Amino acid sequence: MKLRIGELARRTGLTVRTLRHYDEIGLLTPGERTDSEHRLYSEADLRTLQQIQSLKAIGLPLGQIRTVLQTPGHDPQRVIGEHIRVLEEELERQRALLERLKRLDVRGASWPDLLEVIRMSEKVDRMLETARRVGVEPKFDDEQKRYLEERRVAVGEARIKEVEEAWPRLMDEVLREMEAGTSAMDPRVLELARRWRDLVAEFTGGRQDIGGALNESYQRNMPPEMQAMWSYIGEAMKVLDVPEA
Amino acid sequence: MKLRIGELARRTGLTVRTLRHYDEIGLLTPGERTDSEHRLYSEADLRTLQQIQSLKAIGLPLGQIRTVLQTPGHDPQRVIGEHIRVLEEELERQRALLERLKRLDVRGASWPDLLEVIRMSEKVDRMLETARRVGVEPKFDDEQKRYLEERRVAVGEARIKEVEEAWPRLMDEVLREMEAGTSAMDPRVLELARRWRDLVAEFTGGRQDIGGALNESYQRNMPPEMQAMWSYIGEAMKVLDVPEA
DNA sequence: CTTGACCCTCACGTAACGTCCGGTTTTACC
DNA sequence: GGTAAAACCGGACGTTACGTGAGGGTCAAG
Repeated sequence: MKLRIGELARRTGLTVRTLRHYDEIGLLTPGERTDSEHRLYSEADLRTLQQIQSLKAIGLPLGQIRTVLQTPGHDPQRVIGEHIRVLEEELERQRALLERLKRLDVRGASWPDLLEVIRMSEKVDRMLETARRVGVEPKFDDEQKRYLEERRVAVGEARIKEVEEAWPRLMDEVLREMEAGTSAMDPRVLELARRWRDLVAEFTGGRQDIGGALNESYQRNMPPEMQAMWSYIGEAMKVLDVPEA
Repeated sequence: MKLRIGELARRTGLTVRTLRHYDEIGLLTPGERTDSEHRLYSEADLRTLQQIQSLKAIGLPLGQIRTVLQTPGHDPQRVIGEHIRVLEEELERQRALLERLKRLDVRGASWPDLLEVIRMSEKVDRMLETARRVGVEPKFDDEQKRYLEERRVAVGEARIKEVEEAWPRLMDEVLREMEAGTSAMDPRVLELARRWRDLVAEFTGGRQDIGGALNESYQRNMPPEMQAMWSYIGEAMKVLDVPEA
């Protein structure tokens, strides 16, 4: 009941080249050869190969498959669990990248513009990441916390997500104007300031004390690049308060 | 203002090796060399490199970056859009794989068991995939459709997702018992049949006519492997109806 | 004139094979 | 028994984006 390589390939759906590869890397070496060096696989080899296919199907790299099949002391839970964690991390990276890509405002942009947009987007991401790492959690008192919680419920999850996604988008645009050297008094920047103000208002519910706490905590811990943006848009917002000055 | 390779590396955060690599593949070739063949990069090269970094940051492969930077006729929208689609597909594959992995009932399984579980899981996935492709959509009449829609609302999205995830899990187990040759009358299989019945009931709301239509459409179009499972669990469900026979 | 920092060109390794090549061996048919 | 097709063999390059040496020039400072 010995199988030649072509027959084994047909039975498993793999290619002959793949089987030779598995032999090369020591993953599945046929115990026997004919006098003319043709590989002869046993039924046991077939079973082993099916196990290999199973493990490959869950994305385990061949090296690890070899290890787990050849050293008996491996705990399935641990191996699978570890693998799941690896995949989850990978997935999260992919997801974040895709989200940033979708956020890009590509409509009608030329290549040079587009490249600028991408750079800004990365910068914003790095800034937000730094902010998260350093921790800019504002200190609200209990009453303020209750109030914010009520607002979350009132506004609804869907809108909250929308707002959270709108933030980096807006910051992209602000950063772009800033780096382009546009004056904070420019109508375009004023429009951005208006959107900025509205987003903040939507979060704070218009309460000045909460906005103040927010502002202060950010100012204290924020990375320098973010500070520059903060004061830039702050300039513009000041002008908003005196509409026809 | 010519930069040597090390200086350029420092300014961009890339490694010297990377820059040499970009030269090798023709992505960024310095226009000049010293008499001793040392690379000399211009300011324009620096800018190009920054563009390369931008495009690399959104995950574009180097080959494509070269193409878009060297042939002027490329529309950003199309390139980015295409890239997004590629990433989405990739993400979906990863997500599906991870979901299947998490679905596996690994608790306390030995390696041989585990490999069986994985095989069943793949089989179920293939069956469901085939079913989707062939299209097993049952033909409900308008009244039945309205009824099902009402039930969806009544039951709630969260529970619906739970049920949808529970299905393949249950099928894994059924298939395993079946392939292990367990009798359909075995208590373990009866328990599975109970769960099966309950899941169906949760979908149909207990209405016999809907269950019948469902059953019939599946029986007609289902892949043969699935038919076997269907009649296997059907056997067990018959026994459920006569509790103390 | 030497030392250290910087630069150069090979060239192998990575993951999992696909593809092509030139050369045997087996199998089927006459 | 001869021949031709089918199957098999090992070798080697290609894929992606570099990391990591090996072995050897170049250049400024001391």
